[in-house]
Amino acid sequence: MPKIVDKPKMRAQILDAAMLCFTQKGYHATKMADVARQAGMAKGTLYLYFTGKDEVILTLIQSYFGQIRAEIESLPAPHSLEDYLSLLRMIVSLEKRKMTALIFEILGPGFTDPRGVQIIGGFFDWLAGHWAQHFADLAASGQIRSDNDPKVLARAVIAMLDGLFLHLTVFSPEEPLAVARREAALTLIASGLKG
Amino acid sequence: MPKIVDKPKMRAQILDAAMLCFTQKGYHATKMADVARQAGMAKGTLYLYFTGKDEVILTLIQSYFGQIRAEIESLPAPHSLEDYLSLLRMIVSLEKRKMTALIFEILGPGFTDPRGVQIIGGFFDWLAGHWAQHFADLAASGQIRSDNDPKVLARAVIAMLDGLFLHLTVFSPEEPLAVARREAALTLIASGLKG
DNA sequence: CACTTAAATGACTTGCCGGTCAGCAAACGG
DNA sequence: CCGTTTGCTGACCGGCAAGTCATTTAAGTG
Repeated sequence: MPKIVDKPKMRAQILDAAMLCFTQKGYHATKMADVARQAGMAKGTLYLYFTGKDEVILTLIQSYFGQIRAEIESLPAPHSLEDYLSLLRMIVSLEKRKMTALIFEILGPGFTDPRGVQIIGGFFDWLAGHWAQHFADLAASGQIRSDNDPKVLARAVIAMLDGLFLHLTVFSPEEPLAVARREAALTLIASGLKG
Repeated sequence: MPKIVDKPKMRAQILDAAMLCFTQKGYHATKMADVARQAGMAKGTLYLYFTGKDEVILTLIQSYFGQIRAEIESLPAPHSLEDYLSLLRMIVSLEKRKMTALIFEILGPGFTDPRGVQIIGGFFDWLAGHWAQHFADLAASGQIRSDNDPKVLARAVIAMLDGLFLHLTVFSPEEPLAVARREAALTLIASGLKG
């Protein structure tokens, strides 16, 4: 009888458009009209698939962190410090910078919805536990220091990596300089882990 | 003849009120009416001392970073790695957390005025140069590794410290846990610097 | 092809907030 | 105590953007 559309596909299309807009201009600066134009539809249509701007961004970060988590989970556990470092290098791939700025906007006080912080905080909690396991294993085989609680150590490394992300993103240095800074930070972390 | 007021004092009063509001609720979420109420005056009065909300926040971060810079500049140059570490510990005093969240809002894409990023970026540039000098001296006396460009090393340490700030601020753990994480990060940095 | 009904549209409504300004208050001098 | 000048006030304005909904479009069906 009537017209029928693929709802999940429409949602995905809208999410893609929103991701593009948000990473380019930020969450607050992006208007729903921008997202609509980018997705090739009218503003009202967005509200047939999402209850509002909130749901769009929350869905986006949920799926983004879900993906990262799945990626990291699928990697084999590192058997040496070198293994772990190359894993880190992969994670700090410079490609992800765009999303990073958006995440800082969401973590900032301007984004009042606590669900955003919860999603991101939950990811970091999980990652800390995941890496703590790695650190415990590496410490047991004498590859890294064992004078620290692995969970606290993991948290420290995560926080430091995040700072690296932030600075690479916000002060966006040219490629060679960015690589040099990233390598310096990773070297520092590696030596730090060895103890 | 006419009424005369102490303009600098009024500006300071407004800045104090604004700082309180911004650090509590963030820049975007703070209305000029909030600042006025906090400062105990009418909204219109604010515009007799500042051209707008922009000037208020820019003045605030300028003076904030100016203060930090003066503080750091006044400290004696560290003569050992331990000296440097206690200096770091002082800087990462947990008191400063409130302002940190605000800074991330300003660095995020939601705050479009480039002057904010410029002020903060300028501060980090200066700090990198300042610490690079320290690192060069410590490397010369064999206290830390000398296989890295001191400036790049300084940048890495700054970025990592910033990440530490971010995580301590946003995910605000309880005091003892926060201290443990801070100490773990500093230990990591110390070992990393030794090489 | 006509008819039904889901889907799409975009002008409109609504609320918000930065910024303004006409009127009022207060301080000082003569 | 009045006149003058500066300072203060808060109701109002204008623009902006999220979200709505009456109307239009178009896909599927007999």
